[in-house]
Parts: sequence; structure tokens; C-alpha cells
Amino acid sequence: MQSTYSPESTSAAAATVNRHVTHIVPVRAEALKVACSSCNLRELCLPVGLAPSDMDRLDAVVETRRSLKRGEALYSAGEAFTSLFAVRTGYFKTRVTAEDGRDQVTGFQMAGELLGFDGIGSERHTCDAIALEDAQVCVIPFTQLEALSREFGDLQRQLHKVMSREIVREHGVMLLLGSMRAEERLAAFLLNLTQRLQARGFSPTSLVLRMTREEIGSYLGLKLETVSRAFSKFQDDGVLEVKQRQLRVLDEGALRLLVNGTAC
Amino acid sequence: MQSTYSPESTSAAAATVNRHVTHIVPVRAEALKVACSSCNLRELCLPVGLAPSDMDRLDAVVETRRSLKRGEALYSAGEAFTSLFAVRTGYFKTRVTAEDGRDQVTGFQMAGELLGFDGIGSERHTCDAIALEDAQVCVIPFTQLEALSREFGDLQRQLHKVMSREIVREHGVMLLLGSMRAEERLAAFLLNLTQRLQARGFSPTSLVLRMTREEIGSYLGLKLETVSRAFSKFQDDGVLEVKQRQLRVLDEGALRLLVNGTAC
DNA sequence: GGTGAGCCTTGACCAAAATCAAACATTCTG
DNA sequence: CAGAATGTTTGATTTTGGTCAAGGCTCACC
Repeated sequence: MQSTYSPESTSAAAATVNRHVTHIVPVRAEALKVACSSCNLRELCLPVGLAPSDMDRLDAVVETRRSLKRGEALYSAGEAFTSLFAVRTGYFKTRVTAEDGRDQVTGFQMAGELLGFDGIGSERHTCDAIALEDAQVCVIPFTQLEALSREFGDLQRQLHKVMSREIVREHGVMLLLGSMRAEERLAAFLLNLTQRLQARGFSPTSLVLRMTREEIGSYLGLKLETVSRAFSKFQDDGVLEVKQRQLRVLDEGALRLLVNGTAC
Repeated sequence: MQSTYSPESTSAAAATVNRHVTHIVPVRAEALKVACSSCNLRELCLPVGLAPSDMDRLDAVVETRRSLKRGEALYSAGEAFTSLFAVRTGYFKTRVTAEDGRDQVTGFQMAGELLGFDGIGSERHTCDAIALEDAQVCVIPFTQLEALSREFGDLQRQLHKVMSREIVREHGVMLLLGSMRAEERLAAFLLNLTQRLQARGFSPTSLVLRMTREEIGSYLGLKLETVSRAFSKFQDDGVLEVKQRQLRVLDEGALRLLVNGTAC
């Protein structure tokens, strides 16, 4: 089950313990033993392509973890920026808020993905990162990461690649928001989600959504009712089986056709 | 006049010569003398905050310029990524294209702004950058820039800041596309444009658009007719004076109110 | 100075999604 | 375990912006 995914162990028991701990222990930086070199997210996270010696030095920089409960903010707009974060377990959403209060979900992050790049430019965070379920992140002090990446070209390049991919991802969201219709947006969202889950070893056809219809709607530039209707439509058409947040993809081809279909 | 803006001189004559040259000389890398340290865009561009010694080394890396004619591509999706580009004169648009051909303008770039970050992640460009008018860019070979930024922490930090700000800018576009109505989007676009022009020493109330209604529409997720109607509405309401691409902002407050208004 | 291509505006009509509303399901919490 | 709070579905209606169409303006190029 994806909710019990754990970087050091895929056993459900270990993850369950983690979740219980986060319910009892108040949120704080935890000086637990963490090692990028032994983390099974290393092929998805910052250490991609690093030589073993670089990896050990990175381990020394990434020395703390932080646990969060569902709904808690990892950081909020306006806070001083000090660190990037790598998701170990749980899911996050990032959200920007305009002065008049309207907000926009800018992304959903899962294990191995990095958070916090928004804060580098102004040395303050410009969006909120909220845990969608109990979660744990690695804390990566940015000044130290920069120092290390001045020593190791591989790490420097990997950091630049991750930031570049974030820019490219956002281009994709702009395309989605600017030129797709409701069902196409939802199809694109679902395909992206299943693809990322698959990269983490989960079934690409059976998934549990971690976010509400409203959050999906905010991300896709739609109202929650429209998202709900699109889900119902997909179910009626035999493309999806929808039981609340439990989804089963019955016809991936149909989703793909909607997104890069020949039509229009 | 903004169309004659030149980094080394604000005289219209010098810029006019440049424009003529680009009409005659076929597009190619030009080994002209360029110096970040003497460029009057240095406060807007990559050299922000650099010590003089760093600046000299950056000068050595940024040794070529490239001239483009209106409509020409600086780079296209699929091309190998080798360099970033800094706009010296002229305007660009960047554009992503989906497999099914629909496309989305992801940004408009003016003097001092950097282009090409989309290519770092996959070592190939993922979007097209097109000159909206005759233009000139500085070529910044990325491997050399990385090497230099391993030596100079200030340059490294500046590069990270520029990339971070690009991410934050895109968050803003996502907010716009996801939650604003047509007139609000256009108002936000115009305010952003006037603000950037003002930062370059131009009047914030009188401007010439470099892009068509269709390009504005693509950027804002609207059809060109909707953009045209919104311009007409602004003119009727006394907010804007519109003569084709020549605009005069009569009531900036009204634009501001639309974007972060108390309404909704 | 005439001509044509590209760009822009406007109107009429239509489709998609938002809004409003009501009922239902699920999950937390005391 | 009851009740509240939160989240979801569905229907009716309205609004917004898209689509289609026609005509006008501007500027580059003969």
C-alpha cells in the first residue's frame, strides 16, 4: 500500500510505527540517523548519479529529519528560507495565495521529491507547503548544500537539473491550465500521478488520492464540482472506477487519448 | 523609445545601427566585444551583486553575442542544451508545444532576462524561444558558468536566485491561469509588463506591445477575441487608451483593483 | 501611392464550466 | 457510538468565454 511506503523498508509494520510516533511526538527537528547512501529513494532524489564519496559528504549535510502531522505546514509564505526539504514519506501540496485570498495549488509532492526552491530568490518562502497526511522530510540546509556543490560538480549539476525540471514541470501545468478542457486536465493529472507512482514501485492502475476534490480542482483551475463530474463521467465511460478517493484505471489509453488525442 | 533600448547606449542612433546590421548580416554567433562589467543591464542580469573580480571572470565566459531577426528561434524544443542566453535587446517569447500541436506561451522576456533554463534537466531544450523583434543575446556556455560558479559563491547564489525566481514567476502565472477571469488576467499581465519596463527606465504608463493579441491570449489562456474584447472594455471604462499595440495606462489603480481587488 | 497580408475589432450565437442548492457519505471527535 | 464536521455527488441555472463570421486597420512591399 502506498500509504505505508517507507524509504528504508517496504514493510508496512515499520511505516506504521513511524506514523504512530508522529501522532505522539510533537513536531520538531529530529536528530535521527539518516543516510542518503542507504535511502532507497536515492535514485529519485538529490543523490542521483553521485559518486560514493560525494554521497558520504551529502549525508553529513542532510542530518536531520522532520515529522509532520496531516494538515501541518512544512513552511509558509513569508518565512525565512534556510533549507530545502526532501520528502521521505507522505504527500505534500504547495500553494500560493494572492493578496485577495484566492489561492492556487501549485503542486503535489511525493517521496523523493524536493520542496522549497521558491524561497531561494528572495530568501523567504513565497508559498506554503502542507502535509496531506502524516509525513517525514529530510532537511537540507541550503548554504551547506551550496558549499558542497561547489566542491562536487556532480552534485551541482544534479541540483541544477532538479530545479530545471521543476521549471519544465510548471510549463506543463501552464499548458494544461491554458489550453485544456476540464476532462483533459483531469486525465493529464491522473496520468502524471500514476506515472510517478509507478516510478516508486506502485501499481499504475490502482491508487488512493491523498487530496480532496477541491485541492485537485485548485491545482487544475477547476471547481470541485467540475472535478467530481469529470470523475463521474470517466466512471460512466468505463475509463475509471471511482470509490471516493480509491481509483482504479480501467482504460489508460482513453486517458492518453484525451491528453494528446488527435482531436483539435 | 523602448524599441531602441541598447545596453551600451541609450542613444537611438546606436540602436538603429544594430537593427540595420541584423537585417543584413545572416544570423550567426558574433565575436564582438562584450563586457558584463560595462553592460548597463548588469543590475538586472546575472552579474547582480558580483564582486569586480568575479565580474571579469564572467566576462571571459560570456564572450559571444548572437543576433536574431524577428520571428527567428533562439532555440527550439529538442535541440541540445549548451548555453543560457541573456537578452540584450529585443523581446522574446517562450512557447511549449504538446504532441497534439496545441501550444502555450510560457513567458515574454526582455532586456536583462535569462533564457534557457528549461534545457538543463534533460540536456535538451523543451520549449522554443522566438524573437518577437530583431534582437541580440549574450551567449553563456553553461558548463563554463557552472565551473565559474563553483569558484565564486556570489555567482553561484545569483544563478540559484534567478532560477528560483523563474519558479516563483511561474507560480504567479499558474495562479493567474487557475483562478482569474479574463479581464483580471489581462490586468495582471499589463501590470507585470509596466513594472518590468519601469525597472528598465521606461515610462510605466506608455508602452508598445511587442506581441500579437493571439500571443497574449496564449500566455493568458484566452482566445485572441477575448483579449481584444478585454482591451476594448478597458478603453471604454477609461482604464486604458488602446491604439492597436500602443497603450497608455490611464488608471493603474483600476488594474490593480481587478488583480488584488476586495471583490471575491 | 496602391495593394495585399497580417492583425485587430465587433457581433451573434453556443458550449463549457461556474454557481447555487440539496442530499448523501465518510471521518473525526467527544 | 452519536453527532458534527468535512468531503462528495448530482441537478438546475447562469455566466463566461469560445466559436464563427464579417469587416476594418496598418504597414511592408511593390
